[in-house]
Amino acid sequence: MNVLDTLKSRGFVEQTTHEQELVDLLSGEQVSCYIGFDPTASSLHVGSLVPIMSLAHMQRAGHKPIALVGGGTGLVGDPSGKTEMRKLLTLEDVEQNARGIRAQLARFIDFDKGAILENNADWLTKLNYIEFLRDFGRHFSVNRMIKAESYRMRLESEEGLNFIEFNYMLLQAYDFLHLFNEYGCQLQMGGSDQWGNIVAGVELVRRAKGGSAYGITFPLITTSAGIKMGKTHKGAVWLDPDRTSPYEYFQFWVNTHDDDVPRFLALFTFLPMDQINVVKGLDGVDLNLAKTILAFEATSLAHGRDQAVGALEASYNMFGARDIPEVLLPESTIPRKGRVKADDSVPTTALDETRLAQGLPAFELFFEIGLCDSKGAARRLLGQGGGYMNNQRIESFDSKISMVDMKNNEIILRVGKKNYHRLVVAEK
RNA sequence: GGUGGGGUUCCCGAGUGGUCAAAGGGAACAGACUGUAAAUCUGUCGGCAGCGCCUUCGGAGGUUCAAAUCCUCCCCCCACCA
Repeated sequence: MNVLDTLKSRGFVEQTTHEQELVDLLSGEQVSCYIGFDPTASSLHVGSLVPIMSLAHMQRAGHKPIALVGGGTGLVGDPSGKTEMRKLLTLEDVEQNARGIRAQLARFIDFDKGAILENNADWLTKLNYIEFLRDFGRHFSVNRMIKAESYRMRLESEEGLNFIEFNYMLLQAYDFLHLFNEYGCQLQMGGSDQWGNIVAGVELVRRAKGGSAYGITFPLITTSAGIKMGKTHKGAVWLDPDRTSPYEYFQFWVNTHDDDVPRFLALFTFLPMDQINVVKGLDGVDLNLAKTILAFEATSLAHGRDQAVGALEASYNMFGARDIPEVLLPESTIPRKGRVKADDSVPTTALDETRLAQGLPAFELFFEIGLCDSKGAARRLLGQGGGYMNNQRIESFDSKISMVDMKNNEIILRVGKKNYHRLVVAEK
């Protein structure tokens, strides 16, 4: 099976250039392909998972993935899909962020087996303006550029578009050309908002070098609720375990909308499609089991299997354990027995025994451990009956919580139905 | 550079001297219903151990008993013109 077919069947492909040629190319020998990643943070988040997974599929199919950190383009700012200009990064930021990004990508693609990480700051910052204009500027038609969706949006917006951003397309096209020259890279992939930029690169390679180059875009992954995927009330869901713990990461996936489960299994796990298709017929509690597998697989990929098992068992501990039938997505290595483990991967705070002995008003405690944003918010929450201790509703906002409430050396606090926090006594 | 229009609480967006912590919508959170789902209904949604106080309406000053609202200067954005 051709990788393109694999990607298509899993829902990765929105659009391609030169489809038939591309199929032929990918069916033949090893192809280098690249995707750009924004170094706007030291961690990637689940929003980048589609590109990451597609690179992983490429490598599994024997091709050569190149992850391009946009250190140079990050200095400029991509207007695509944004309604306002983004803040510019410094070179130091970018370099630091690139290190974090590489470490995360390494869980999905193998840099020891041919995958490559590049930073376009290495060549873009060396460009000479006049030479660049003369050699490459002439290949770009402004008439065409302003018709690109990505620019048109901004041209029509209140904010407008400034020249630095207008140049973005040329720089990204130049990246493609550079990678074509360096590695014979013939394929760029990216989000659908990158279509214009990708096509520009494809055309530049063709015009400047007479080479054959191709592009694939991914659909924008939204949840069935219609919002961009990967956001929670706490903000982005990060791949960095220090920002989003494996437990929280696991929980994020467990909370997938019903209608998204098969689609997300296809995109975010490597489980075979024939097994995933079975999930389409499930609903209710059975579907929740599939969500558990989705969460387990996704967490395994991002954080390793041990972490995934820990998150799974901690979740069982909080929400109740269930056995998962062997026939459901049999390829998954999820433990099928619903074991429970009192695991510290649930967010935990250690408090001094003396303080706990005196007893702390519930609303202060909820604020202190971060379950609420302010004491006022905690009062409101508790007043509305949204706070629980050891699974019992806390009736009054200033109920004292103290050592007496310890069960098995811990107190479990909860906000709403699923936001747990564990309290233990600090070790001396 | 000129002229005009703007910058409001997470976002959009009302508000042109007191009744404004600021309409409305969205997002978000909680409750009920559930399957750790969705939809729906209800409540909450600046900070404070709350019927009071404090901090918010681009920034700094000023007028006034009283300013998001008026005046001055500054910063930023947009449109048209050059």
